[in-house]
Amino acid sequence: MTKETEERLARSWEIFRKFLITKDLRVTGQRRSIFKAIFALPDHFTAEDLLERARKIDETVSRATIYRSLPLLNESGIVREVDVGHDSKFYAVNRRSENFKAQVICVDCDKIFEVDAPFMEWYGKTVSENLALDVKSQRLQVHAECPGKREEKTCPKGN
Amino acid sequence: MTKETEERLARSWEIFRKFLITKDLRVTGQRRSIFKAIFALPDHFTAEDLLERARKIDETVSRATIYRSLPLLNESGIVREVDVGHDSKFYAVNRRSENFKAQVICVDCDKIFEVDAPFMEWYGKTVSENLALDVKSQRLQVHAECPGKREEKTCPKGN
DNA sequence: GTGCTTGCAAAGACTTTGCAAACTT
DNA sequence: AAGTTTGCAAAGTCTTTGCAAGCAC
Repeated sequence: MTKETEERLARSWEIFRKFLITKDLRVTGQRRSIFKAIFALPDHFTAEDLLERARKIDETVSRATIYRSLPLLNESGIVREVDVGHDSKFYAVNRRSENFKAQVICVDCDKIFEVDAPFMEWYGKTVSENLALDVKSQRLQVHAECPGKREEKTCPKGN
Repeated sequence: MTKETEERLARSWEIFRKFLITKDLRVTGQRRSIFKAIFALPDHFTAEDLLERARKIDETVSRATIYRSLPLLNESGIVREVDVGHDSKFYAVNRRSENFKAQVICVDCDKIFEVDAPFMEWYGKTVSENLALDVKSQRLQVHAECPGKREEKTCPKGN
């Protein structure tokens, strides 16, 4: 683990810890283990992925605690939900100062790629102004197929 | 029911009927009843809504048949899925020659409003060109709150 | 008659929850 | 000590599926 990664992790943990304290919640071992596990996972993961990884760190972590923790991690901004509609929800680490991201979901290999969609900020404003609504969140998803790649099961960004 | 509505319904039914025949599927009473029920429902409905309505037309319609019919109705273009991520899927009648629609989901009352988002066509093309992907579908959803309306539980477009 | 369809109830996938024991503060 | 959190297993929600009887063609 690089020094930068370590520092980022420490900063994130500090954020989550304070979030818990502010909400009068306890800083437990399981919450800490789940937090750590997130940063050892690939970009997008499910509750089940997280359970599996967290148990490698602390075998007492249960599925229930994973499901009880994910809303907290989301609320605190550590992760963000990426709901692609089918099956279970995905989660991703929420990197600070990120532009708005759209998800490109490959119908061949089911992988999720995140691409910048800066115009969504403008779109949010447009909705706010025209409909007099207070925009809370937006999502933009594109389901696409890699032409000619279906047979080989290879994807543009390399599997 | 106006004459135009009746005609539209007849045209849609013809489309669905031909779809079934082409696929070597049977034109059954239940499928017909489910088809009819769709047009007696509000803009957005769930499988359960459809079951309830269809049973008023034909009490032999079962939940299983609803779930087995919805993919056919979607494939044939009669309805389109509107997946808002939480709970169950919604469906909407797919009116011909519609522009691309974004969904504005009110966090106060959970209602779904569809608004034109013509620029999404351009966005799809951009993705196709830049990433060399064949775009199959897109969705754009905005979760928003009506400021000051929370207490009254009233929403911008009435109810 | 052949083969798709149906309703039923059971199974499935994913998530939530009640409870008593264990832990944080 | 007080009040939160935990794991477990059971319950819940939405959807799918196996099966034998029934229907469309």
